[in-house]
Amino acid sequence: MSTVREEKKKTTKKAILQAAIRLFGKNGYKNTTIEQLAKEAGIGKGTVYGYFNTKSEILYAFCEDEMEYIHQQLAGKSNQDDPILEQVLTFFMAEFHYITKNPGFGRLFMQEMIFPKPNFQQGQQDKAVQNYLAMIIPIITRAQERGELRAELDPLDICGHFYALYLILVHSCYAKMTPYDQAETTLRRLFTQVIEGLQTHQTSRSKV
Amino acid sequence: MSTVREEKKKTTKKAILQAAIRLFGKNGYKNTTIEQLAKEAGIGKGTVYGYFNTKSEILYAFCEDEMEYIHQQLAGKSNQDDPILEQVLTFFMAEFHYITKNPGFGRLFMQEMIFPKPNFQQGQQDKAVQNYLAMIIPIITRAQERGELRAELDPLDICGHFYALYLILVHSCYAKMTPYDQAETTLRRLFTQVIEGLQTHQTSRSKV
DNA sequence: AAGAAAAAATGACCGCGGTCGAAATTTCTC
DNA sequence: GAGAAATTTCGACCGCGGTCATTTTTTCTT
Repeated sequence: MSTVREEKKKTTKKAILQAAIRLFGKNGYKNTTIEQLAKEAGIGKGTVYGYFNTKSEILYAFCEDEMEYIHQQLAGKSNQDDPILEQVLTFFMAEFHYITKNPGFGRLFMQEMIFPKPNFQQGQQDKAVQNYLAMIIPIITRAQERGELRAELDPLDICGHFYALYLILVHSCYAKMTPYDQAETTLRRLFTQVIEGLQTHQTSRSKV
Repeated sequence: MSTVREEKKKTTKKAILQAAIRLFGKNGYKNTTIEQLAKEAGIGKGTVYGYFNTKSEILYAFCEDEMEYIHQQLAGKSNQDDPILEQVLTFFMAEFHYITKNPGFGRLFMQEMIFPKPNFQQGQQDKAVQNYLAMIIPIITRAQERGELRAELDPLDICGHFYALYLILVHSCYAKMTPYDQAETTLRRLFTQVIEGLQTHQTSRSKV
């Protein structure tokens, strides 16, 4: 039983996230204080910490919601039988555009996402990863069935390869080594390379 | 002229870094305050900010020194004509072990390194990257000359592929998806895959 | 329904990263 | 070498993230 308490908890958590969406969106992450957040959510400052352990955890939850939205938007669009290259490119470029739209924001998100604090909400983290994989793994296995990708490889590994290159792209943009308008070109080149392989071999190359 | 002032500046900067080495090393990054650092360096708190813009910038400079040391140690050891796989594996695993020795530490370093603040000391950042590339690029070009890697690819791209996978490894360890004792196995597998390529093809594979 | 126990909310408080204007030091000018 | 100008040092101060003892609310017990 004791459903009253649980209801309230859910409501409060939602209220905090709603406040985050409004305030982070309007003033940015840095310029929003926990106290403002609490006020906007109609609770006391200390109460916030009953729902999130750190400020960045709130950001994380916030971004996760946004991400899910991005993914949902994308779900319909991609053509299931496009070459694997085009499909993963579309997927990661959508994310790239979102992440880099507000750079300071994206930076913090990536920092928390890629190198999370050890005591991070285990559930949260996993949920995000699951969401991710649910989108990308089917694309990969389908390509394997089609004979486009090596069937003996673990789809998770393949996913890792693409994700790794996506990370490098974001990194090199943040480090100003790649201008934003060349992001897609660069990612396409790297994806092509990983698909074809780095080693020399005799099979005919598609081009160049 | 005005050499007195410049001398002093250099001395002070060194003093701060020395203090950082001692205090970060002994008490960790989080438990060391700027005030302690300043006291240890024999200067006032505010003065520190004449040399570094943020605390994490000090960490970065500190780690850079450590990194250089690691790389120097490594420089002699690797056999120039080992297969490319073995050479890059040795290189990145050395770094991996250093980074993960003190997890909280390594996390912050990676966060700053991979997703730097936009106003970051441009010189510092570049210097670190240069250092990096100076180590790894020769290994790659040699492998290209030997005919082990495709010569038409930009060595920087190839470097990016390996680095990307290294990043993913660190990530998946921090996210507790890969146990530390399987790190090397995992990295070897991923490196092998990127070298061979993800696509299906007819050339004989080395194994499996 | 009353009182005990458990859980959650609260805001005063703390510690530290970073700022700033005043003071000290160095350099420049004549 | 005296005084002006420029640069550097400094620590009191500010703001915010996060903690904690206390109070309030909810649930359990009989």
